[in-house]
Amino acid sequence: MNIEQILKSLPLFKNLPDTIIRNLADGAAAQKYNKGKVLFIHGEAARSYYLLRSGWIKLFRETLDGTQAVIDILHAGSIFGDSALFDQDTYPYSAEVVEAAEIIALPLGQLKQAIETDHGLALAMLRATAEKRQQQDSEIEHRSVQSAPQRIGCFILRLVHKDSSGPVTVHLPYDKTLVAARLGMQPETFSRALSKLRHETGIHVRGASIEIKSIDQLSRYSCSACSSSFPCKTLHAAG
Amino acid sequence: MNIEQILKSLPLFKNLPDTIIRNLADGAAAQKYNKGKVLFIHGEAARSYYLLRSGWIKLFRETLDGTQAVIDILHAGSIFGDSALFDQDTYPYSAEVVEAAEIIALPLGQLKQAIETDHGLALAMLRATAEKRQQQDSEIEHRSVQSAPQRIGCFILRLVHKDSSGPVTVHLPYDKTLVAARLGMQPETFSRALSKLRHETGIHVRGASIEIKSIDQLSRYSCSACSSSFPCKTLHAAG
DNA sequence: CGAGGGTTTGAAGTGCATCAAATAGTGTGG
DNA sequence: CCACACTATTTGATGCACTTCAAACCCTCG
Repeated sequence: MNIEQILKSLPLFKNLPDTIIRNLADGAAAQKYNKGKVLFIHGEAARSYYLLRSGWIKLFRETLDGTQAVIDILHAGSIFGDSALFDQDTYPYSAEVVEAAEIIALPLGQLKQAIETDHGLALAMLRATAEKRQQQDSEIEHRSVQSAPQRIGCFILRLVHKDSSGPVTVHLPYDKTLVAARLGMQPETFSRALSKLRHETGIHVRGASIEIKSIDQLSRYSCSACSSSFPCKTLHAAG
Repeated sequence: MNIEQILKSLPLFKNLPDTIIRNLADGAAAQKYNKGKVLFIHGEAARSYYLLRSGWIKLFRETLDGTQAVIDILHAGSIFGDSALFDQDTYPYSAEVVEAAEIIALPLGQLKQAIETDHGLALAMLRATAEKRQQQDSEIEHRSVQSAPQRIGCFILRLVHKDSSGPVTVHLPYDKTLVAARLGMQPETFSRALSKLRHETGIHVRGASIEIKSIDQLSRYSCSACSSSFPCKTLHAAG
């Protein structure tokens, strides 16, 4: 699949005229990176935005003393770095590969131009941005009102497909340490909180795989401290 | 000043053709509300968005057990409730008047239509939304890495005009209890944290007015746990 | 098998929340 | 102008959740 086709398959770029797609793809470069690769850092001048084809990317900010605040962990299909368009062309966060990844780098300039040219694209971007804003509202709420075990339960629930109801098994998408960071807690806290969650909700944990006997029980425990009830929309995506 | 003129004076609606402004203003209603008035609640079907002319509005979410998570406190010039456009036409948070306010209610339908019609407006909305997203990123970071005294210091710094450097006096814009909620802490914690901040940074507090002897000292203390240094962009605005 | 990272467990500390109560401030009617 | 009522703010005492530091365990992979 060539880059134009890939772009066309994205919800954001769906229905765009071919001429614009072609222009967006001009100068694009696909590349593979190993774990640990830092794609860009917070504050750096931005020339590209990125499309993640496979692997996992961590978006984060770092304070002077080295403490990281993880903003999001992205999976295949995510676009990131495009926020730089609205921040004086500097990246508002850093991005690091946490699981070997295939990434397509695209020139920001063309995207900017395309948004200014194509009304449909501007609307699609607006919709996508607004959606992420609301996910962030939820994120802020989660972090301020949920306990560590509840946050983990909420995270697990979001790994379950919407419509399932009986017993399900899900797999943590990446390291527990990373999940912990994603949820804003220490690995030790994660470990202890997960075992508390186990006792409270009867889930069964074996390594990265988690068996949920009763989704209802899990969501009753996890979502009681949240304004939105179970099919919670906060997902994993950023840009 | 009539409503069309007011709309035109907003950055968001600046440069819009008169016909669209006229249409946006059609059906608008200005009204005054006292403290405690709830304008809408989270999940409610949305018909209007709002423009705050004076007073203060609290945006928040509430869990089943009544715990509130304050998302933002808005001041004159803020637009809110427009997020409903992208959330199946329901409000993603509740809004309550916390300081007697003059508010203009505008029909959401016309806004939606105007965004779909006018490319410039779509771009302006996109820009505004993206900006708020980044403020939220900062907000998430603040909440996860700053201590209570630091968060207060950061809040105070954002009340100072950018260019001032010498000793300044600022005034808390609303109740300390509300500031505490805005910063995600209890009133008691706020009180103690403020007095700690006083000892650490030499600021002088008298009621709602705060005298800062050295902005440098305050920002060194407050921003050390933050990725963005002093002139921190996180402001008070939402939509 | 052994090295090294991920994960768990233990012990102790810190920060914020909670409950309770005192104090300061503000607006009211007399 | 004062006393009262009510709310905002502060202070004290205590508890809980999460962190930190340390060490053990476990799993994978060369």
